[in-house]
Order: sequence, then structure tokens, then C-alpha cells
Amino acid sequence: MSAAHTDVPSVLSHELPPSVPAAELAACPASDAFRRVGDKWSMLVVIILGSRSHRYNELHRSIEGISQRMLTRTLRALETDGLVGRRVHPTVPPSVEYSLTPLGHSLLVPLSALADWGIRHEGEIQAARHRSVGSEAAQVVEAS
Amino acid sequence: MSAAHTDVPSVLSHELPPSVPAAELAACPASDAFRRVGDKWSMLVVIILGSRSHRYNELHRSIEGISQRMLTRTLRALETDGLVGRRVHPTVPPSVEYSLTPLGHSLLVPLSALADWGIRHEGEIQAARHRSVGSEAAQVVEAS
DNA sequence: CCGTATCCGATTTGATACTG
DNA sequence: CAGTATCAAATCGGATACGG
Repeated sequence: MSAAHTDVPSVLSHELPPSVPAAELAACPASDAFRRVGDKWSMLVVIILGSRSHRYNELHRSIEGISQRMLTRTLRALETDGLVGRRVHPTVPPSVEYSLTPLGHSLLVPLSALADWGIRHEGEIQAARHRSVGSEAAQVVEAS
Repeated sequence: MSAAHTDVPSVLSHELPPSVPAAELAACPASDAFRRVGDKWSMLVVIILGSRSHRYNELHRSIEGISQRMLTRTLRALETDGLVGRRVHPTVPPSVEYSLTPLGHSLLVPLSALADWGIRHEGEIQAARHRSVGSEAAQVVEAS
């Protein structure tokens, strides 16, 4: 298990750089980044739009479990932040196409890294959760 | 930054079929990863603990805005998932030290990438938000 | 087809007070 | 110092119905 960061294949090919300088001060915008994408559906939409642009109902079918309300809200929020673009074709019946902006694509990169982490360590997390049910193993160090 | 969408690196490199939502399958553990760390404070705690271990009140002062309740909840959740370790020194008065587990350190890698993204694009996002107040500029394409 | 509006329950968060 | 308990508010998210 100690082979945690032996190789990071995708985006982070370098060794954990001194990113996030002065954590206390600089982490606030980072927290904002998480909250705008940390809701139930945002990251899913970004990832799906990462492959190609989709129409509204196309997204609705792809996600399969999202309500119209939340899909619209999510898209509007991503649009407000400049991550997703919206193009309305004045046909009849109307058709609306959503796609990632360049900014959205740049987000896709660290997003994929985090998604990758979740997939690779899914088992370890569930093992830890199972291990912690019923027996809290808070390590107590001896007084010297 | 135009090298972003040349290829979606890891899990998302395959095409999304219209009928079978493979994105849902691939993104569900990823979605879990986001929800685990996507709450208001988790990633902040992980990043701060990434530099060194901290005591409870040390964290409380570093974050400055978190309530005791949320700090405790966040730490317990991270502990349950095996991302954070907790060591109790039986001194008087008591002192509790929190630190990142190896699994937590591995999470720190993609987390830093996302935090980095948030810091680098903070200005662009706020510009987009400001641009969208009052004037919705949905792009309408001409009918052919 | 692409939404918006309303109602409603579930979850999250904060403020405050209290304890070993 | 390091938490826990309780209450109230805000937000999230889904179902349904309706409109352009």
C-alpha cells in the first residue's frame, strides 16, 4: 500500500511539486474551485462534455438520474462561471447545444486526475470504512 | 493551454456511447471521490495536513471560519475513510495530533492539481461571473 | 424540444452552550 | 485542550406540472 505515488500516469507526471504555496492563505480559491464542481452533478457534466458537445436531452439521457431542474441549474452555474458554452439553434423545434469552453477543458485535466484517484483507491477507502465500523482504533502514543 | 483537449488522459479516453451511459459507470467512483472531498472543508484540511501534522486547535485557527462542529465532523469523516490518522497524547491537558495517512498523501496529488487550477483560473472565473450578471449572452447561431 | 415554477423532504452548516 | 449536544437556518435535490 505504500506504493502510493510511485508513478502518476496521466497529468501529474512530476513529483508532487511545491504547489499550493502557503496553504492557509492560498487554499481559499482552491476551496471555491471545489465547491463549484463538488456538487452532485457538475463534474459529471464537465466530463461528459469533455468528449464532445451535447444537446440538452442528450445530457439528460446520458446522466440518467438527474432531474430537469438539476440539469438546468448545473448547466447555468457552469455557464455563469465560464466553463460551459450554450448555443441556441433557432430551429423548430428548438435545439440547444452545450459545450466546454477552453476554461472548461482546462478544468477537465485536474478533474480527470481526481477521478482517476477515486477509481484507483476506491477499494482502499471502502476497506478503511469497513475497518472502522465498530472499532475505533485511535492510536494512543505513550507518554515519554 | 491549448494542449488540454488533445486527449482526455485516463479513464475517459473511450468514446461515450449514446445508449449505454458508460460515463455513469466510470464516473461513479469518481463522483464518490468528489463528494468525499467536495464538502466545504475536507480538501482544505487535507491540504493543510499535507504540509505537516497539526493539532486540533491548530487546525481550528488555521482555517478560521470553520466551527468546532464541522472541524470535528470533517476530521472524523476523513479518518473513517483512512485519509487522516489521529494520535492522542495522554498528557494533561490532552493533545490530539492529526496527520495524513499514505492514502491521504496520494490524494494530495490530484487535490493539489485541482487547487492549482482554482488558483490559476480564479480571475477568469470571477470575470466570467461578472460578465454574466444582468446580461445573459447565450450565443444564437443562424439557421442554415 | 427546452426549459421554468412550485412544492416538499433530505442533507448540510452554523451558533451556541456544555463537558471531561 | 478537545471535543459533544441541541436547535435553527440555509441549501440541495427530486417530483410534478406547466409554458414558449
